[in-house]
Amino acid sequence: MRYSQILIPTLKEVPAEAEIVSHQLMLRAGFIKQLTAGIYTYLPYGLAAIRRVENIVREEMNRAGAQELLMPMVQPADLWQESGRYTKYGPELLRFKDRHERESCLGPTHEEVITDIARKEIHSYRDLPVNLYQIQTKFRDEIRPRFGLMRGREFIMKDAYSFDVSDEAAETSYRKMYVAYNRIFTRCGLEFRCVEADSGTIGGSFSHEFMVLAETGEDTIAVCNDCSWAANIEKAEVKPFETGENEEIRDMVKVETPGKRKVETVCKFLSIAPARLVKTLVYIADGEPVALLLRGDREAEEVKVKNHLGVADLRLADDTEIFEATGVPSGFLGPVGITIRVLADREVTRMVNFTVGANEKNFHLQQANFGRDFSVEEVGDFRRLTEADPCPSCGSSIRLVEGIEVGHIFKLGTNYSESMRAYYQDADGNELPLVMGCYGIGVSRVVAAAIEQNHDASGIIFPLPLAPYQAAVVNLDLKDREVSEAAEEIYTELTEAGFDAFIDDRDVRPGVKFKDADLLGFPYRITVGKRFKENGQVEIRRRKTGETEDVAIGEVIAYITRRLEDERVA
RNA sequence: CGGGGCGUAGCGCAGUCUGGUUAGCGCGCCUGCCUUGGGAGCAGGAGGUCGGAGGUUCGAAUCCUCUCGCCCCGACCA
Repeated sequence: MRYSQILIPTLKEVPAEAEIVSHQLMLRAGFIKQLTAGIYTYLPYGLAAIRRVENIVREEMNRAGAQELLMPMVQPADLWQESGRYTKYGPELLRFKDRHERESCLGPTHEEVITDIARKEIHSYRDLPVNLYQIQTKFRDEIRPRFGLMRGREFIMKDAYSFDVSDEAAETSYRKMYVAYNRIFTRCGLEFRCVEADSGTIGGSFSHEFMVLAETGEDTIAVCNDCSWAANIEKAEVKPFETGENEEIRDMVKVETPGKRKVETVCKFLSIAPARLVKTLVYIADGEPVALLLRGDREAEEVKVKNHLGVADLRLADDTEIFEATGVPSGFLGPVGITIRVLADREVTRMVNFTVGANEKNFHLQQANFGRDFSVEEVGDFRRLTEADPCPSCGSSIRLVEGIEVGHIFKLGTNYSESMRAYYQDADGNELPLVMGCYGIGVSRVVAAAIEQNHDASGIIFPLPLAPYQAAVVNLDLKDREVSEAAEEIYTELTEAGFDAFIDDRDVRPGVKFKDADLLGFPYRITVGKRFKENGQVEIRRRKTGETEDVAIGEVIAYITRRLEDERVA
């Protein structure tokens, strides 16, 4: 590709709207142009990077035995009504009517459409297993799009759907995708972790997320320092540990705590550690109030609570709602004599002589004890894991890191096949629901994540597999015939040797070319200038390290070939 | 949707509080000269209904009302 022929509108200055590095660099390097909130045009260079990811994804999906197809973006509402998601999905699903007043929507995902295909075309166990995938633009009317391609409303996604005869067979399909995903992200040259994940609204029994490690990640993941365990913090189990508390149980006493409502102020007032207090949080779960007992210094993990309750919506109650539900002003709630449904984090059940709200304004209870003073039916793991907690798998220490979710695989089971009646016949003639799995990769997000993870002050440092062009020839003097011919020759030879080569043939000053080359992140830069006239050598510079080497013009192809091979192995 | 911020040339901004000449600056863009191994210099030039509508005023980018859009913090997700 010639710079003179491709539209890459680079920017010297950082556009004001961009907050995170990948967004800034994508704008500066002319990858994308925003049309409206969360919706972007992919300009030629940005699209080229996206194609790189797509090709890797395609190759690995095909290798794993999946078949590519392409489903419609506009979908009839009936399908979504059948699966029950038309009402459940919420405002993220963009709905509209066509000219015939038919209810329609833009596909945020394609379980309904694929299940419709399956029920029409797959009838026998002989047809199974099947895994179908597509790479397509999705539309989700996000509450708040942000960070450029990281969370757009329109984005490119690879989604795959597997169909199997049984749970065990579905697990085999799942495992194949698990392997394929590991290969994909490894091939992309990304540092990532596969973690246990919450399956969220798509539903299903278990799932894994693939997280690119980057400080700007929107998710927190817990990683074991010794074993291979890793999980999304939302899902990460807090292992019950032996407290060894053998403190003598004492009588409960009621104490006055005028105006002391927050854990911190109550503890200070009573001179106790927050770990000796049990706080009572009130949530509104699908409209119903629920109390949660948690040690004073702990944080609730709402996803765990949500899953336990099996509700779609969970949020903290406000002061008014708390009073309406319990008759107690917030800050003085406690488990003793409470009237609403109560959940307790299992840590709480091991505590003795702790402090709780007295369910009476300006009073708390001290030396309260589980079993004697109150009891709770529902005990579970409801708190957020901390770095001080042990690995739930091996007991060793863990750490928390930020990650960008680039892939998510789910074992769906028969939710969709049953609600949409996608059945097959087994060898004995029984009608059985197809067992499904679904597997997503945020293709456009992968590019953003790659940049987030690979950049420096000068610009992007493309991992070799994702770079639109592996090497850029920089012609420093268009007017010098000797230099220009040499540059053109190298460019032609690289192209003929099968490389995706780039040549900066613009009539601009050297500094401009160097700055743009750095910004655009070509892995290798081959500079042809006056040094060539002096001694027939060109400079080859590696973007990642900045190391340079002078190479005779006849050696360039061999040199580049060797370097790219080395990197591929490394 | 709740909370905050911003809309002035392609990009980054000043001017708005305290109304008053032809609305500025840097970068980018066009022309010419010059220059050519890290975003050069000089000269000339194009480009604005100051987001939009209404109002107040002799006079509005500036004050008032309404409206549209974008960004940031929270609930959602590849």
